[in-house]
Amino acid sequence: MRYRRQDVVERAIAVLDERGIDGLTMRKLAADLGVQPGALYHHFAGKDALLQAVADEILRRGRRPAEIMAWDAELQLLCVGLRDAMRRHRDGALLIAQVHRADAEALEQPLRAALGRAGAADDLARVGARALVRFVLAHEDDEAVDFALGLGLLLDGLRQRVSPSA
Amino acid sequence: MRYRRQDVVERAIAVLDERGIDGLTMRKLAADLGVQPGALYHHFAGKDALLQAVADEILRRGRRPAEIMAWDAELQLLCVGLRDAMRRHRDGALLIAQVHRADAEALEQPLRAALGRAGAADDLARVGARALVRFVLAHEDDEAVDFALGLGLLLDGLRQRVSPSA
DNA sequence: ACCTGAACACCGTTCAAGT
DNA sequence: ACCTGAACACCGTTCAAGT
Repeated sequence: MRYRRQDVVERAIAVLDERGIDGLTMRKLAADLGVQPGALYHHFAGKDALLQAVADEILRRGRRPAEIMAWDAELQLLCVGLRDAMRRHRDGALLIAQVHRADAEALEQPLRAALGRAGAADDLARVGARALVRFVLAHEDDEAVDFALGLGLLLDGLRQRVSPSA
Repeated sequence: MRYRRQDVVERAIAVLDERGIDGLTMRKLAADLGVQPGALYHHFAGKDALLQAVADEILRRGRRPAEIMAWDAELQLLCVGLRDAMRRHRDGALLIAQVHRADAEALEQPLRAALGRAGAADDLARVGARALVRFVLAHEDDEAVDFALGLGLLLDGLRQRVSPSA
């Protein structure tokens, strides 16, 4: 049988949901596809590249259209959207965090842009975006109310520095 | 030759610093000690228990005596102390974060206690302590100035909620 | 009590050879 | 182009047997 790259990614997500990130091995995925382990290396350079593609697909599915709103509401919505995308899959945050270590830019860019539009200095926008993304990654398993409270701490800090005269 | 538990832990830290967390395997550690891999299981139930002991030792070495100071300065000092303890070893934050997932209480307790003494409600103390610890774990590799700025965001948020009339 | 020797059940990755 | 078959170089863990 023949498999396209996208088929492999989708099967990998299914395996992830069934077995968790430790159970998502090249060999298990190959067996799941009815193929030899070595065959996967025709579609992906290695396991890292496969996980990157899986993370991209999970995030792509969670993406929402941009809306016009206040910058702090926009940041909150981006964070909640990221959280929701991760929580749709077993060990989602573990996977995204792993991939995020290799490519932080993709996740942080929209938040940094929003902070920039709000008038934050470059340093603040960069550090703030990073702190928000890592907060979301680190608090996947928290209760929604705790997540909102913790996120509020960061957003309050940002509000104080972006518009001190509020 | 005979090894005490503590000898194994210290050798493990040396291996960690040399090879990083992926290079700290039971087999490499055993070879480093001049012993068969199976021998390690007389000292530790498994790799998790070994890593737990390594993390405990790293944190123990970084512990400082308590001082009497303002609650926000105390939080900052605890966070910087944790950061410094981690940064003394290769992949320190990765190791501590891994162990922290199994036992969050040990790391968060001192921060939660400080927030409690400052008058924070239980929920705020719990969520605040957790956010601070995870911030430190997630920002090990950041520049000191970025770390301070990001930490300041959280501390500002906490100040606003702990003593709103400041 | 502590360690050896040897095995068991896994990994990711490579690559000649087939189709 | 895509996959098989088979190997290579690793893992963590277990356990009878030795001392």
